[in-house]
Amino acid sequence: MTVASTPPVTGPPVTGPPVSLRERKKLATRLLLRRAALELVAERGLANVTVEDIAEAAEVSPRTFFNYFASKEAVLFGGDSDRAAALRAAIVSAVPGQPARDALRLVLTQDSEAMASELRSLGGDPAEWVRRMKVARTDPHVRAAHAAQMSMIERAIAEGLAARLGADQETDPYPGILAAASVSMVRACLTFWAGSGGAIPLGQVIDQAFKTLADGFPEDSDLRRITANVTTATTAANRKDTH
Amino acid sequence: MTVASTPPVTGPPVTGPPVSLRERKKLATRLLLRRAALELVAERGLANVTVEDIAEAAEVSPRTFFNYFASKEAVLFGGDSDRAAALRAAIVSAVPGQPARDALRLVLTQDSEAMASELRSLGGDPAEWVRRMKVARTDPHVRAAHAAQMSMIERAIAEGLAARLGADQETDPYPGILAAASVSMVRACLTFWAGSGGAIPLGQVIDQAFKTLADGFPEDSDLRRITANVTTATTAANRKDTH
DNA sequence: GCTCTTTGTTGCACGCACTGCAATCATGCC
DNA sequence: GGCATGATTGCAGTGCGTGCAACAAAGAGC
Repeated sequence: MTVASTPPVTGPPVTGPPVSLRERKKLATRLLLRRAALELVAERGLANVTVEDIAEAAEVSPRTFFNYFASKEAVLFGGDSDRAAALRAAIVSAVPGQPARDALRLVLTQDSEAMASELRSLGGDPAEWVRRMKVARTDPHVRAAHAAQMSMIERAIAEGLAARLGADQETDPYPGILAAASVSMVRACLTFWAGSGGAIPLGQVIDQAFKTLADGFPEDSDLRRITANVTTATTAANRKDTH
Repeated sequence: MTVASTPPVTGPPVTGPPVSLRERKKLATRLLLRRAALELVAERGLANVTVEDIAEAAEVSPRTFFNYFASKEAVLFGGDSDRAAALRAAIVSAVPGQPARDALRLVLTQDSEAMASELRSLGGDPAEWVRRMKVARTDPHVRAAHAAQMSMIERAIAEGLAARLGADQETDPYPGILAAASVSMVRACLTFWAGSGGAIPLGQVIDQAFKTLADGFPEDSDLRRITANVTTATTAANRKDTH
């Protein structure tokens, strides 16, 4: 018998799209719900979109919506339940020996790329999606929901930092404060990135933001020229491609 | 006739507590609702407290609750509707000539003291309130609600920073990112402060946090020894009794 | 092809948050 | 006391979110 013919004993292969019809259908409806939600919220604002609207647009029952997302807001953001735990672990073990602040920079920059590619996986015109993101970001309701969502991530990151530093969060405010500042910065970068129409790669914005953080937020930070640099230096950046 | 006998034409005097019975009653129920809410949430967690519970504890109808607070969460935090606008204005005009980052430090440190004294105005044993705050902060639901609340403040601060710097938020991410990091730090400081039992003055924690920010978050920041400094210096602080 | 099990979908009923409206009640002013 | 103002309340209604049980579709075994 060939190796290829032996079926895996531990379920479907770890990589690649799920082959089962069941799984594919689930992914499809998940995607449909997301697209419908972003579309509608960009049109009317979160307050004027009901779960029933979203479900109807995706051609499922309202009850099914809640089988996929825990809340009306959750459909707008990456609802990965274990992303927090993954980030926590990554922070503990990333680039040992380096300062926690720099490890955080690396981990969050990489994570942001995963986020962006996940957004791309929604399919359709990327520019169109960024436009919708931009509209959605101006909605205060959406902003608040996003901040609330990120507070979960923040907690996990604070734990990761404390573990890495061997610190006790009860007596050492450093992990909690650094986590709060960092996560919030990432959120602000997302907003800016969406507002810029996705012109600058998200990872680049976040990396620059962390550099500015490490420099103590000087007013003449390179971060402030990031738009100008991109518009004038896009081709140059493509040529040298520092990473 | 004396000057004192002439009634003001523009309503009650700007300073001092409202004298009208109506106003006093309103303030009283507002306080009652707050106390009841904090008490109950500290006991059972936000998810296990209904608006009806809070209203009943404060001896008003549930409907009246919403005449005072816009949401179940709003009762837990300082619901100042115009605090955002005040902060925005303060940031624009504070310590002209200084870097925006330092102006922010000053404004937010001062604002935190106002917050703390407002908390003190709830009456009763301060230590008891801090204990309740601490319990409340461990509730993820409460944390999320607070983050959402702060996102409004964040927006106002970003606007203030942009105005001060003459920057355009569409092309310059600096104001938005600095605002996000700063507001989130303040939130984390509040959490830490509550968790510490109010041992360290809130303003001091926030000021140290901003110093750490300006230094680029070094791992050997003084911020990390803030608890040790206080525990050894508590008696000294009590002796001089700065207030 | 056919059952049988597993898993996803849906409808139903319920609790709770929140809002607009109109009636009622207390306060302030004369 | 009598009137104007404004706060309190009940009521009806919308929408979010959840547990439960019936139903339908997919996979496994034959």
